[in-house]
Amino acid sequence: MSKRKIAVVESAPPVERDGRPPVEAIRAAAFQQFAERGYPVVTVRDIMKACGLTQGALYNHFKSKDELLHDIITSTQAELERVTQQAVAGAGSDPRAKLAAFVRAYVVRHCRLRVEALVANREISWLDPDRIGDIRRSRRAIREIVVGLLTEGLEKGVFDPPQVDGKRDLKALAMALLDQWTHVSMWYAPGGRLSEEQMARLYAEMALRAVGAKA
Amino acid sequence: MSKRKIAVVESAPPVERDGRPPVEAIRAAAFQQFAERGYPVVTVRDIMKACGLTQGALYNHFKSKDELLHDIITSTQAELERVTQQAVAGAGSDPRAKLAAFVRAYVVRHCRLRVEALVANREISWLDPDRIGDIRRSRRAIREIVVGLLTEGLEKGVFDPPQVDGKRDLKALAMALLDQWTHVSMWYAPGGRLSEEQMARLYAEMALRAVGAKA
DNA sequence: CCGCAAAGTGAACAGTCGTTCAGGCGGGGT
DNA sequence: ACCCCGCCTGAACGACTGTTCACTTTGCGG
Repeated sequence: MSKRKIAVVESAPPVERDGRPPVEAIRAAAFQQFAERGYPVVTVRDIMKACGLTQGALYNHFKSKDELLHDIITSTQAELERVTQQAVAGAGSDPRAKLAAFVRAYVVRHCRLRVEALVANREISWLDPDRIGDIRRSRRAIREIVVGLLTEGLEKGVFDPPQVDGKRDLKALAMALLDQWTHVSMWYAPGGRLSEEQMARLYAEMALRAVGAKA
Repeated sequence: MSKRKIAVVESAPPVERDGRPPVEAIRAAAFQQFAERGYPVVTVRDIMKACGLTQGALYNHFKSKDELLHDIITSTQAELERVTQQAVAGAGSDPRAKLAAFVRAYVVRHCRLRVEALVANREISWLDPDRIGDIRRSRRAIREIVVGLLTEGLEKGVFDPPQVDGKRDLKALAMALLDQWTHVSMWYAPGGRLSEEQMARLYAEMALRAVGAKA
């Protein structure tokens, strides 16, 4: 207790950082770093330095770097699944309205939470295999929503999806559309020519045209 | 020279491996490894072991791991640029035919050369900044082809692209379409329900619908 | 048959990585 | 007043990285 005078706040308060608990600060820093530079090249030291801590402190909150990634991806993915389900559920019974609502929710979210979307979509492969399962399941579930909407619209006669050689492949169609909606997070920049809502409407319009929605 | 008797063909012939020069073998192995596991986690030792050599031998053919990546990406990207330009040039003067030809060439290539496309699209960011320039330029050039086709079709009155709030954003439209066409390489599997040519036609049809091509 | 250049080997180098751990710190309960 | 416990520090560990290098092996032209 000799040199206590120097730098009163030398070491940080244990409960909060930047006004929030350290776990949240770590999560936020990790999101940013992973999105900017990619999981394998971001070191534990980088993440912790970005929130004013040192390497070792990570392991008071997460078992490993791998668990940290899994944690932030699953939470993002789970909420995406929830948001899209909710959008569809609240859009009435017309498949056209339901598809449009889905696209809007999906695209707005991928514009607004670019960082989170980017990490969730790009960094899965670094997780060790047993942890990938539930994320893949959630992705499949979201894709099944789209396939379901296409099927329903086709049966009700309000969609006329493209055919190749007389056959329709709604799964391929859904994959193509989802690729489009997902990767908006790779290049959309707020403050550009289109706002989030305008992007969402553009993509919804493209989707309705692609599936041959009748006026 | 005491134990020469063991393993006559211990070390391989210097000029060829698998019937082709070692540089090509290294390129092929690197493509495969980078596509499967990603540049930063693939070690030089991994690549060389995959073509039956040891670490040090890489540096007889490439200055660094970074140069190897740059080499295989630029060659892929340059040929993609060439192929798409050629497809458009050989499709007459109707913007609809030109767009369809572009999509077919682009999608077929991304189905057939999935490994190459995957590496070229996903691993750029690991290159050091001065090497990224020309690849970005090539991507921009390809995007400009699409924007050019959309503009031409709009002026000639054969396209009716979606509007948001009375404005059209052809660049965003082109980005959205390119995202769709590019990422087919992430999930297409040969032997599935659709062949490469069928995929190409499906995507071309979707694109024509999305841009509002008139019959 | 020799020698030479091209090509491959594998040990070695200097860093860096994720993770562990002994110790320091401060605030809350008794 | 005390001690405890959650949080943090920073040195240390062993494994692994890209790259270098002295040395060997190879096939070919003379």
